Amino acid sequence: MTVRGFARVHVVGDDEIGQEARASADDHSAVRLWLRLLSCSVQVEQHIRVKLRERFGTTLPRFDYLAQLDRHPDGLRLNALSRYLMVTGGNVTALTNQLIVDGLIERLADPTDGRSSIVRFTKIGRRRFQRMAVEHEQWLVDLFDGFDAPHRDTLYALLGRLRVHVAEQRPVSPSRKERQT
Amino acid sequence: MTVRGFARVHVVGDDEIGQEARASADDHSAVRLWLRLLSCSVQVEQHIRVKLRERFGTTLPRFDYLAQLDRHPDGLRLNALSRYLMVTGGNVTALTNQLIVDGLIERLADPTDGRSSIVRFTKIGRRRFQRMAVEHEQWLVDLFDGFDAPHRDTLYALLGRLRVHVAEQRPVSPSRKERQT
DNA sequence: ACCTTTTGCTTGAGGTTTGAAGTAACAGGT
DNA sequence: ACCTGTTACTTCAAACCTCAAGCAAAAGGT
Repeated sequence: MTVRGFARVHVVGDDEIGQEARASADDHSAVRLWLRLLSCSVQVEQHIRVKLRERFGTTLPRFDYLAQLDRHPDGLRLNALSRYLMVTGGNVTALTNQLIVDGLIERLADPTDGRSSIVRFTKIGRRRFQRMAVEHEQWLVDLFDGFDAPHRDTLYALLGRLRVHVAEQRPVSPSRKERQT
Repeated sequence: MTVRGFARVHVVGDDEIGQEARASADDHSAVRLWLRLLSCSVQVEQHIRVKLRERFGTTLPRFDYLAQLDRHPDGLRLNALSRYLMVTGGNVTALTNQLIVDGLIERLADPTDGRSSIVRFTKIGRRRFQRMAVEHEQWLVDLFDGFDAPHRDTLYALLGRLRVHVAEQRPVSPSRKERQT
């Protein structure tokens, strides 16, 4: 038995469903909303992470990286990947190097910009990813199956609004502050 | 200027609001829902992370850890923390050691169980956390401010349903598989 | 008492991620 | 051409996190 007790992430135990795992009654609504959002996100993430490891021996960040590449057959600049994946540039650099070692992607010089390089699938990479993507989608379909469709549509719409709203409320970062003066 | 271009996480650029950052039109609904959920979660996370660093020089995992302790004044076992924080035990061990070094928490032997230790605030830790918590809540209030209340309530309710639904759909882990035979 | 299984925790290797500092190329304006 | 500022990327340290393997205490069964 390879997995037991403490080693495994305890998502939500059978005896705990129905009670909030991270919030108690005296929190205020903004905090509670955030904790619930996080809880959902982490649970789905862990669900998918386990499946990716068990089925394909890969990780979520790598899958996400490849998913972006799949949407852009002509390749992407690292900068664009950084935006899409919502991670820092250093992280993209690291992931890129590893995926190249794995033989799934390749780098090309960007003819229009000496600083940039463009990254795209190798033939093997694309084939391998597409096999994963089919199953990946099915996992999500299964995961949300039974969460009824009208609810799902409403949730989708509301998350869309929230996404935009939060994006507009970005923290005043140093660079932004300086530009405003 | 300490923060520039590639070093900063590009959450969603001004020119991109309104288009889906991670999904394109041909994805199916389950995948799109997941990506939107993730996008919201990551954005809020980064917002809070930046604030915690700028204002208090601390990190989100540490804050979350302390927040759990704050809800349980009698202290918590590491096991319980692992469940609440939705992270592995090894991670809790590491965070615990660091927070002890920082002087914010302390360990006690659990008199009822020789394997366990109980962790709780030091006086300094509690004071320090509570100062942070007040601001932290305000950040979230500000972040969600203008996202109108009925929407927020609906979203909160739907996320609650989703949380329960997903928790019930846990992946069949090895240990579970074996128990079922 | 003995054995087996489970539980609570630690450790260590390896992957992920950030934030900060640095290099080089581009894009103005002068 | 030069200067200034910005952008694209890399590097590195430090933090985070998972997974697997272990150890010791607890719980149950015989």
